[in-house]
Amino acid sequence: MGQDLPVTGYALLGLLTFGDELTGYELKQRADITMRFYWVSPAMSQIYSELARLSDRGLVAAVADDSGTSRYRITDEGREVVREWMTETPAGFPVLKHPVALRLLMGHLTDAATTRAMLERYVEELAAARRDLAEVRAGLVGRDEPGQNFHHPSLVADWGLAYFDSEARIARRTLRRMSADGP
Amino acid sequence: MGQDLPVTGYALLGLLTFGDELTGYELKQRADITMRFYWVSPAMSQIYSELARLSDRGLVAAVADDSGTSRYRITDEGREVVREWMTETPAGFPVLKHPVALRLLMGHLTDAATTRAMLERYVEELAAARRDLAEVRAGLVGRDEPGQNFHHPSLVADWGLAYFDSEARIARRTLRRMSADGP
DNA sequence: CGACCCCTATTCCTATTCGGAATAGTAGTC
DNA sequence: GACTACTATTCCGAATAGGAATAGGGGTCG
Repeated sequence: MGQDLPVTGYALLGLLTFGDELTGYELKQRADITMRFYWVSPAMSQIYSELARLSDRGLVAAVADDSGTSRYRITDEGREVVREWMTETPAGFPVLKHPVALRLLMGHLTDAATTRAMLERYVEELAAARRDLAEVRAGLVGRDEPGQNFHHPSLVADWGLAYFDSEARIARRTLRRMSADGP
Repeated sequence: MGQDLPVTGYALLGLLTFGDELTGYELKQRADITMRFYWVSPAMSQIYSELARLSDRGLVAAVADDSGTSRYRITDEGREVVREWMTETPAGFPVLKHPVALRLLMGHLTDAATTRAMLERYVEELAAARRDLAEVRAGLVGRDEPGQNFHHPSLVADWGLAYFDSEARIARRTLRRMSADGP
């Protein structure tokens, strides 16, 4: 069994497997744009402390440019460690923190109008998130066929789009049920 | 604006608003059984440190029984703080850590059979989680009509069931797409 | 009745995560 | 040259995670 990393370490390695050499700042941006739909984007401090650990273990290599900026690339060992993690350990079940569902649970503490307003707002937020992800998905076109670099990211993006559609349907159904309930 | 609590504090208060007086251990059990489908169940240590904070702020009251065990009940102020949190602050968007999607993203690092096996396992795990939640849902029947105590929990449980169904569909679709792609 | 096992109850421990803010430098625009 | 925004990294304290450790009690079995 390879060495243990927090999952976020594997996630950052994963982002680097697409070939780019990135600064910590760019990694954070990349995570904010693409990964945040299915894995919480790590905090800035975590990115840098994780890069330090990955570098210490030889899983990434830092390359300094002329101005002293460090860019990171994954090493062959890093790639192997991710591959091993994927083949030797179970993925595990998704972990969700759903504040809308949490507040819906406690709906008995407020009037129904407050809860309906929250659901309506959530539907809007879902639409906005879906637009963002659709834009990311559109950026993959042309390199998303099987065997191409972005094939798997396109499967993940399609998953996210379908998830947003499903959530919107469920939220609207819940709104309808609440409206049928009376005031 | 009321005082600030971590969301888990509100979540624990929320569990207590259903009327029971619970020990920390029972709260953890309750969270493990009912809340874990839409909010990660807090760690044991976190339950107790959170209860201490809620107690310090007068949001819960500890009642010791004969054997020295402490049970907690929400206070009127605690109920008011939750109500205010729900009406005065936005819910926010769900936060997801989806290890299956994360590994799917990195599918280019392993053979397709590994990724398909992970998706198949996830479908099984979804079915098991759905069975668990269906059981919780069944336990609400009889007290889940509008105006009744478990109405909102039943809406949340229905949401979770629909979410699991949707995830299973998406996972199966992804499996089909991968099979159509070749070996 | 004692041994054993499991459950209940709470504290303890370390590592990770969070959420940027703070700090510093650079590039582009006006 | 001033200003703004971006890039790059470190810093900080709090929250979360994940139980394990510790201790006590109840139920079952021989």
